Amino acid sequence: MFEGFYKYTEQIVSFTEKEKAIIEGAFTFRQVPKKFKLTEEGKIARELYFINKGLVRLYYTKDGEEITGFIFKEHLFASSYDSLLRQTPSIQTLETLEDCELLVITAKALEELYEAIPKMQVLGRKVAEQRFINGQMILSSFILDSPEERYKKFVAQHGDLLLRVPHHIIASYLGITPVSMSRIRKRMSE
Amino acid sequence: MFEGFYKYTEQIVSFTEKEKAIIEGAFTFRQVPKKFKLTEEGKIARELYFINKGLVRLYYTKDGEEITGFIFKEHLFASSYDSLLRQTPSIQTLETLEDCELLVITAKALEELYEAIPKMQVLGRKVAEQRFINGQMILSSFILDSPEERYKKFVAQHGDLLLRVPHHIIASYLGITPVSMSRIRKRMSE
DNA sequence: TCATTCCATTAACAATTGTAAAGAAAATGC
DNA sequence: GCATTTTCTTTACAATTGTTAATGGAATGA
Repeated sequence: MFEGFYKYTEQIVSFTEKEKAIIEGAFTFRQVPKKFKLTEEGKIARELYFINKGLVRLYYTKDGEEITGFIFKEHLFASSYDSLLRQTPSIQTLETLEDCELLVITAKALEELYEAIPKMQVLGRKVAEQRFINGQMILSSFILDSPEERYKKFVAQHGDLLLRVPHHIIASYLGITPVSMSRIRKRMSE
Repeated sequence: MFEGFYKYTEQIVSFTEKEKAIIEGAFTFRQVPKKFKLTEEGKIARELYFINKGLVRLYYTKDGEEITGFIFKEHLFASSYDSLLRQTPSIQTLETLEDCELLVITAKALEELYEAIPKMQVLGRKVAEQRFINGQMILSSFILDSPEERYKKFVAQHGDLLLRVPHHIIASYLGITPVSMSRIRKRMSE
């Protein structure tokens, strides 16, 4: 249950058996079906999710359209992060793309974990930094790359998601319409 | 010299006179002319800058073109943040847009300040959060808004910069060409 | 197993932005 | 004060993407 979690955190900090016991007590295991909203727009995010299995996406809505901001794979922490940080209503929705197996912790329990285990501060900071860096990479790609270049990079880094995620969701994540993405794919296969 | 700094930090934490003395000893005051590169692409960012006066921009280069990622005004902390966090070579350049008056602290001195004054952890975390949130706002605008909408929002939030920053730099920050921005400005004034 | 829904591609036309160049005004530097 | 450089707008044409609709195949659910 915590194998994936420790495989990930071991790269950052090592926990003793005692610390692991405390950590495991702070999380709950949850199986969630696809298309389930973990955090809704307009509501405050109160939980953080470690993905053992499945996919989760973060999206915005505008004029009735859903526009994907991020897709979280296994072994990532998923959340509507700014809402979690500030405890303000989220402008995003966090929703499962597949049936998921998650390790869930509340914001409150996380604070208590920070108090109880100082090493958690390091892990928390690393997770936050990674989150910032992910956002910077996406933003710089929007700034620097054409839609076709964004698609190419996506394929290079997350090609497996083409098989798991509907293309219209990937298109919205790349900032283009499904029609445009289809044209790009056709151009690239010629 | 530190008035602006404390005006900003007082919203987050209050420092005692003793703490202020330590803080002031960790920073240096620097006057920097416009078009000066504070951090260069390919180099590691080793300093953080509080802007007392002036403007600083963060930009990327691609195919010989400079594309602006952020513009820092007075009373903000400027840096090539991911390079500073990870101590890896930056993919961005940090450069002054006007003659500036900066309070400068090195990454090393900042770490020491964190050790010496626990309240600095809170400030540091808040600054990091604000940085993440800024990035999210820009990214979500790229995702959700057309170039015209981005221009409108920019004017609403930073209209003063239209007088201080060359329009071609603002255009690149908004992800469009100067010609397109000129067309948008014309359309909006009709 | 079949009806319904969802997904992906394609076509036609519209809209917006990019590119290149020109010209005028403002800013800069000697 | 003047020459040079930079900035900004405009124009003409090109390119890419958006929009709408249609079609066929895959997935889903009863």
